[in-house]
Amino acid sequence: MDLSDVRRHHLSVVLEHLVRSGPRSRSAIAQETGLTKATVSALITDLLDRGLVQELDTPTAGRVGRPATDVGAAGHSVGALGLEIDVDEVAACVVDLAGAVRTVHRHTAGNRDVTARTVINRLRDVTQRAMADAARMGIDCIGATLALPGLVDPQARTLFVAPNLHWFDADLRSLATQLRLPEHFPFTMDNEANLGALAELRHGAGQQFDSFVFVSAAGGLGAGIVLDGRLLRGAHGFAGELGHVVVEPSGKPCACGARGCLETFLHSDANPDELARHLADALRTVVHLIDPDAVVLGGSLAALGDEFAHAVADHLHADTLGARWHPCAVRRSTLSTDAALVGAATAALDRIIADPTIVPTRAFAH
Amino acid sequence: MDLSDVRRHHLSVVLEHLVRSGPRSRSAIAQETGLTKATVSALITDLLDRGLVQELDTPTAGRVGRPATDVGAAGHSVGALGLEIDVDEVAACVVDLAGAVRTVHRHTAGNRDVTARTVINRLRDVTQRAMADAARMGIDCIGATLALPGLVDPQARTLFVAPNLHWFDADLRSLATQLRLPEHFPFTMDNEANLGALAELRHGAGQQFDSFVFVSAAGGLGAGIVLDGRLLRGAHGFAGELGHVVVEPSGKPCACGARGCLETFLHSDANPDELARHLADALRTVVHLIDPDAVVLGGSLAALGDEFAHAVADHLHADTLGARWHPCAVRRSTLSTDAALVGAATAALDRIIADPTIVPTRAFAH
DNA sequence: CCTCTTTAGTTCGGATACTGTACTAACTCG
DNA sequence: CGAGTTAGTACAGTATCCGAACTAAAGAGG
Repeated sequence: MDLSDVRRHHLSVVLEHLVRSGPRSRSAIAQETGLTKATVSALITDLLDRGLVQELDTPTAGRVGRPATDVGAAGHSVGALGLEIDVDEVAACVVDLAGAVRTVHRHTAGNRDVTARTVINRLRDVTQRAMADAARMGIDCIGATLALPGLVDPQARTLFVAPNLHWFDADLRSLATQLRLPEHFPFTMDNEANLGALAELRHGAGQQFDSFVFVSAAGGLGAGIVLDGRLLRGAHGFAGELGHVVVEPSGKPCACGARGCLETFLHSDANPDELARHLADALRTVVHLIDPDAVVLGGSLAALGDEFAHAVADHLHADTLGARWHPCAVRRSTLSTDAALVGAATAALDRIIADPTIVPTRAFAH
Repeated sequence: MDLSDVRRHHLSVVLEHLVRSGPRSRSAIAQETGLTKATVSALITDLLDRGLVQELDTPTAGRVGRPATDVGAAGHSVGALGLEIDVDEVAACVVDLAGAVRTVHRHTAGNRDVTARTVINRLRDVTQRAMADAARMGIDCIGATLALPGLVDPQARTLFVAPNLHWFDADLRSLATQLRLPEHFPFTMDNEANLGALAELRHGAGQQFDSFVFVSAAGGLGAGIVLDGRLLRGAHGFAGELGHVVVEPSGKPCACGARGCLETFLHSDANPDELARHLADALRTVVHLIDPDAVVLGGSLAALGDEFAHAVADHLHADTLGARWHPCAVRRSTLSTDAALVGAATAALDRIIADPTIVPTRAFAH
């Protein structure tokens, strides 16, 4: 750490503040971040040079004193690609820095019984279309993230297993090229539930809860765990496999080898009441181990309605040790089924927010 | 964050490096931390002024060049108190900054069927004796942490429930006074399993694993979860309640209200083979949710021998999803049963390492 | 319409902490 | 005893932050 790291950190703090809390004046930023007005001015000048923030027409509110000029994250000019491969569709979207989803392209078709090459070609097509849209709208895309329904190693770019996709030990290092992304384009991948949780953190329950578990039922059953505003990925990125928590040791055998995994109770003709009970059993374990503020039900579980959520909450609170003092809230996700897709783009955007200096300055002598 | 925070951070980095990696020369520190020699010299001078490090007699190794003067953490002069209340004993210890346990005092007696006041008086006595020892040895104690067998809120200084101690909703805000600790003495408290995990992180498995789950069987059954070298406490400090993971839904009722909790299978006449199977069932869930590198068996589970650990590992790996790529290691703790006690002192010491500037400078004009 | 007050934002001097280079210190080797 | 090597210090240069003083732009009030 040296002086430039301090600068980097402060740029990140200011940009994050603008992205999360919306446009405001330099003066307000100074107050809210604890930095001085002078420093904030310098930081904003820097961010303006990088095209990450912009001055806005601020309505003169008729208040005493010199009117402020609000600055806001440059939503219109910077964005990221979110990609997704799911059991029955592939999709690509562009989300801008202000958090708006600017374009979505999908190709709905079963991906289970075709070759990986076919699926990748489908993904390439929607990706190309999304990038063309971005170019047309003047959005500078600074990275892409791919959501996958399985165990992923983001570092090695390997998909270990995606049971519902029938993919095993897939080496995805050449994927960026196959998708025809630009050379050296920042490209990462992650588990679909993790990215769904990230979307929830930025655009949903995250506004209310600091620590929560996002349960994603799309094909399989996964969970993304957010603790203190940070995603818990585990030592190897395998965390959150809620579907394979055993709730009935004498139950039906699961594809994973064990018996009575929660996932074996999740099928189209499942009795909601019974599912609520089994889900609550699995969540009770999660609460005992992780102690989150809330559980957010996503995917097809959100569609089961508030009644289902209440049933889960009741079962959950009944026998949970800490429920008397801090009962864990159970909510339905307010995001659409695109949570993972949007979360993927969000993950890519987070890289800029964490370090705005990766975007080059376009200052020129005057 | 400003310039002085940079300084604080670097002081912390250097001190932590010395504590964890042992004494070494300024030059070596510079290389290993990436700081320049000049900066390290300045930082060491500062730490010397605070009495946190000391220059050592370095054996001239007969190597070419000017011989180095090693500096090391001032183990002999700075330390912290670790306190513990358990079902059948209270204890106090002093651990110095170098990690050595300098004194331990215990009072073994059942704490379950006596008043809280009696227990606190017992703890006060061992605390006073430990502090007297510290004074005699010239150790400046900079704080204390208390390990408790139950759900603790460290901020509010409340013990919500300690089932095995029969304590409920105990307000411990006046405890520092009752123990006759000095006025404004930094005093915190935490769950016994969490602190055991901290001890394991600093003095045991932590050297080998970045993320692990420490299973503590002492009275009840708890777990301390370490992820990326940091303790996972949960949103309310309730994380790690491994004892109340349900492994047999139709099993015996547990004090917590549920049936077939892991803890109900842990009694003196338990069949080790059966216990291994149930423990592995619970740990499989932990691995699926948290994805640690290893599980460390502590307390009475460590005493069951390597055979038991192997049995747990075999059961665990059988049906765990990610085991094929990253099997979770199962180890016995190498620490004594004092893990939580030592961990408590370690937690207090960590405060200095995190911010060495809390110790005043004793520089004087010359 | 002019002055006072209020709030926004900039400029500038002072303090601080880091870096890199040049230096001094202390030892071994031949 | 000098050349070579490594440890540690001194010092100038640079970047950043802060605080105070300043300029800018509006409303309030006579």
